[in-house]
Amino acid sequence: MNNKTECGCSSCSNQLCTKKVPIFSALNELELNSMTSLIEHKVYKKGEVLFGEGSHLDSLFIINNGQVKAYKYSLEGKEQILYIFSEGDFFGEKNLLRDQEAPYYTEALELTRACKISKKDFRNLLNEYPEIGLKIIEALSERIEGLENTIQNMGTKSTETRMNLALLEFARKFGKETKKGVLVELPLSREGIANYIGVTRETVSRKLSLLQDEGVIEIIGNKKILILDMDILEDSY
Amino acid sequence: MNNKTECGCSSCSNQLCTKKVPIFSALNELELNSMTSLIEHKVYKKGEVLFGEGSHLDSLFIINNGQVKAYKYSLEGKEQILYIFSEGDFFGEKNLLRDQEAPYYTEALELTRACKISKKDFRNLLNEYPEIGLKIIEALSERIEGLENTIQNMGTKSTETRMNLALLEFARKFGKETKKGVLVELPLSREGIANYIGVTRETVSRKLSLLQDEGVIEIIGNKKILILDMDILEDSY
DNA sequence: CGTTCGATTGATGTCAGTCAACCCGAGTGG
DNA sequence: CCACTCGGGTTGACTGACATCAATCGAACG
Repeated sequence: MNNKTECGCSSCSNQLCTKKVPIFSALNELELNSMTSLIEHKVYKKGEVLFGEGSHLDSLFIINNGQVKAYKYSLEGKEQILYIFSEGDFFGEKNLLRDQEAPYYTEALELTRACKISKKDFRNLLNEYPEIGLKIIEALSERIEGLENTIQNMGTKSTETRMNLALLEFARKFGKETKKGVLVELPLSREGIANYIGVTRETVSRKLSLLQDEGVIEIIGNKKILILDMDILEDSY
Repeated sequence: MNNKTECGCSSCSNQLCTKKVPIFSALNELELNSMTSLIEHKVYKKGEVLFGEGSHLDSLFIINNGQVKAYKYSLEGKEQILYIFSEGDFFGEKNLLRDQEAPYYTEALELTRACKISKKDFRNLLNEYPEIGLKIIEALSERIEGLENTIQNMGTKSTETRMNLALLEFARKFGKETKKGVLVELPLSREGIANYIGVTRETVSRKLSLLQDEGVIEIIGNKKILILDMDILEDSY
């Protein structure tokens, strides 16, 4: 039962990924079950690259549990993180219809279980259940909205503000309420945060120290942050 | 025949917008014609706002000809331009499925003719021709890719480079080949360009002057730029 | 216990923002 | 026809914030 490298337990693997994903919410239990045969389960270790930019992709990925960062490199070698995908998120959708190269790298930030559905199977599914198409349009629209906000933030907000917004995002996604405040398990290193908000790792260090001095957060080692005053972060909107 | 404020000529208005748009390319002539009754034609003067951020939207817009900028304001009042839509582009798609508020302002940059299809009609269309759904997914995927690139540029590239990329984009969309180089009719003022790439208007001025000094471009008044050396701009990728 | 990698802190340089003056062309009104 | 104004554009001086470079720290791990 404790097989960490391969998800052998068919009872869990069958249900989880399809049930967790909004895009399949149009399907009922029976239909979901009929899908399970199409799904290939994969486990990725921390640091493992799922696929690289420019590689040929022939399936849709759905995250069962764990975290994956999607990123690109500029010519000068600077990394820009575009997404932090977690449970229930999907990616690789650009290749569902057209044969295209992957537009970014994806790498597991921790032990991650993912489901893969081949492009061909997925297209059949789309034909059979057109509502899935609508769900995808909806999901893509939401993603677009997030990207539009990111662009606005990068274009008009100060680095302080972007730092705050990143913390806020992590708190929402990965934070746990405690008596003293919201405890956040950071998905990224300082350098990762830097590559996410488009500054250098030193700047991230300095801004975090500043926030600690101001009593807004408490830095606990390198991986955790306790947010004492969420309101101040929320003001960044 | 020369009515500039209202497109009265039904023979052109019927065909154009539906034929120009990739998302309807799945339909044949007959099907396109059956659509025309659903379409409302609108003309917007330069500077006119089609809809504002937060307003209730109940239709999809398709640009027949002209240009429209989509933008948001930050709390401090800074404008961030997200898109410059032109002939054949569509927007307002976020509201097709869910009732949502518009996520940005849209404003005509010049005299613009647009077609509107109501959410309800469009949904019926989607049911009748599911291939349109696939086309939309494709178009949204492309838009996502563009946004991802913009984010990478804003996060990792210098302002010089972003300036070059903006020029390149304008050249591709609005440029005309001439003997001396590519003549670009700028869709935006200096301030507009600034709000597009996330810098100040002074910086845009300086960078353009610099490019002129280097012999890469020739500034012709406020509205036109002649690009003498496309290769240098292309190097910005 | 030592090595290593990430994080922090400090000193310095650089580049874009800010503020301000000025320019220039298009309208406008006398 | 000219003077004036007004809006957008350009240019220059200054400032401040982030990048860069470099040294040090410190926790994790063999």
